[in-house]
Amino acid sequence: MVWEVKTNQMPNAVQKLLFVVDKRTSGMTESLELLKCNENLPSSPGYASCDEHMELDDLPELQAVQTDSTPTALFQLGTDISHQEYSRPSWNQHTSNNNSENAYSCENGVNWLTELANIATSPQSPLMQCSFYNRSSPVHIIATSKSLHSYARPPPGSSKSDPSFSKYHLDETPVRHERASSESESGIFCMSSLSDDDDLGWCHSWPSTVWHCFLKGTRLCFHKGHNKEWQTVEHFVRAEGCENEDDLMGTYKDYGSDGLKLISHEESISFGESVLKLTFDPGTVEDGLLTVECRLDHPFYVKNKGWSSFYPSLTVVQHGIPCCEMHIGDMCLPPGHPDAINFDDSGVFDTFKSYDFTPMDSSAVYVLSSMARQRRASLSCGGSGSQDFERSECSKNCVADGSSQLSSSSLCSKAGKSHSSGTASAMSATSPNKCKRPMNAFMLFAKKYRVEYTQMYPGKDNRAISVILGDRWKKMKNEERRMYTLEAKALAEEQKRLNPDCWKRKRTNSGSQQH
DNA sequence: AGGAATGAAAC
DNA sequence: GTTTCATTCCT
Repeated sequence: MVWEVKTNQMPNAVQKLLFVVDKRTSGMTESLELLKCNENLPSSPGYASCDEHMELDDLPELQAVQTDSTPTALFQLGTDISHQEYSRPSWNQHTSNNNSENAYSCENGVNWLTELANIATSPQSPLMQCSFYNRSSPVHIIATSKSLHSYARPPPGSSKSDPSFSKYHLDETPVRHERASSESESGIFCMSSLSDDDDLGWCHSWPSTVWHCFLKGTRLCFHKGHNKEWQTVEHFVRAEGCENEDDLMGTYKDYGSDGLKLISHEESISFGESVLKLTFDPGTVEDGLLTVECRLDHPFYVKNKGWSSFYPSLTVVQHGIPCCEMHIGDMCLPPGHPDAINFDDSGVFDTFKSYDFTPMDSSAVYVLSSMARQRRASLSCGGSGSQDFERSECSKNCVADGSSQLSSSSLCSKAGKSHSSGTASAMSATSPNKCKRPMNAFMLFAKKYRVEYTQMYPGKDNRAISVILGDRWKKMKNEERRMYTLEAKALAEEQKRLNPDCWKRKRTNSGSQQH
């Protein structure tokens, strides 16, 4: 079955969800289910032409929270499980047309921020309304600053604030929107684990920044937090009249109690877009395997790692979630899971300094985060707040498994190294966060496959591997290169935005150079 | 620290 | 047109 999701804001945007149920007749009720989530949205990797719109979206467009009595994102499910969004929230029309006008009509930034904070922290705020898998448990972010991808740095001043969400019922219409962007309705869909007791399945949140929730029956989750805006999440998909909800839920019913173990992944082209096809093992024989298609940048919450994705840089650029790299064997956890605790996030948020967002650049998230940060700071006298954020041992949590992956750990060690020996750098002393050039497409490719090629050609010198990688790169089709090109482009744009001087060449202190 | 690849941006 | 530097890791 195919779920086709259209949004009125973007008539051209079609999100297709394909459920393929492959009931094998091998005696056991083994089933392979494919939840296919494609978003042909301008903001998705397959669409690179929305830059100008995204720039417009740089600025938050928060508005007073309105309790809309009409379902905002309501999907009707027919027998073919095809549904279409038909109601268009007024706030959306508003913001999509007006862009930054409203948000910044207030000359007084402080008032605006105050208002923003009030809105976001109000009882009506979506931030306060999500029903967590385990409401008594805070949402945990495990990754430390060291475990994060170099480009996967959270915004400044975030904190793992954990709003206590109240129960969210499907039958209610509490969906509310603080902000909307016409271009950024890039919901993230993925499989969910469902609990009989909750209307929501999994629900994770990046501190005050991003959450995604899965709704019972639909397994649709929406998560928002577009890279440029750091906005909050406010788009829920509701399923109504889903007659076979029980059927849909059947195989997923028990998923999530212990998490889903990633056992395989592959990339493929679907709907003209690169997608990831992931297979998970829920650990219960009866349930068989769960296969999911998702975007390359889809974040998962992984045991001992926190947010992870196969393309951390893409994830942070697209969705604002700093991630570790995801690997085979990773266990995706539901929130509140016992294994999703006991992490040390100290240092994580310090890295946010590298994002020199101003309050006006950011969203309510920023305000909330700042408030939480201040709160934290006042509580924990702790010591010098200005510790080297690139220091501290890397990957305490992130590289627990022996899968030897590069980016996170090596990046961290490298960062630490470069810091210690950073006197050569012109910016080391004064600007603590030495920015690095973003990787180009080939570099991204090489990084991803170097290990694989090294294993494939044991004994080969790393330089020889580079030659092979270069050779392979040249033989690749444009289509194959595309995802790397897009990612590189996104990284470059983000880097330029955050640190325009990043490409500045160092002055060669030997000789008087340059001619 | 050098080197091996490619590519982007600064010179 | 040339140089630098992104990544990685062995020498």
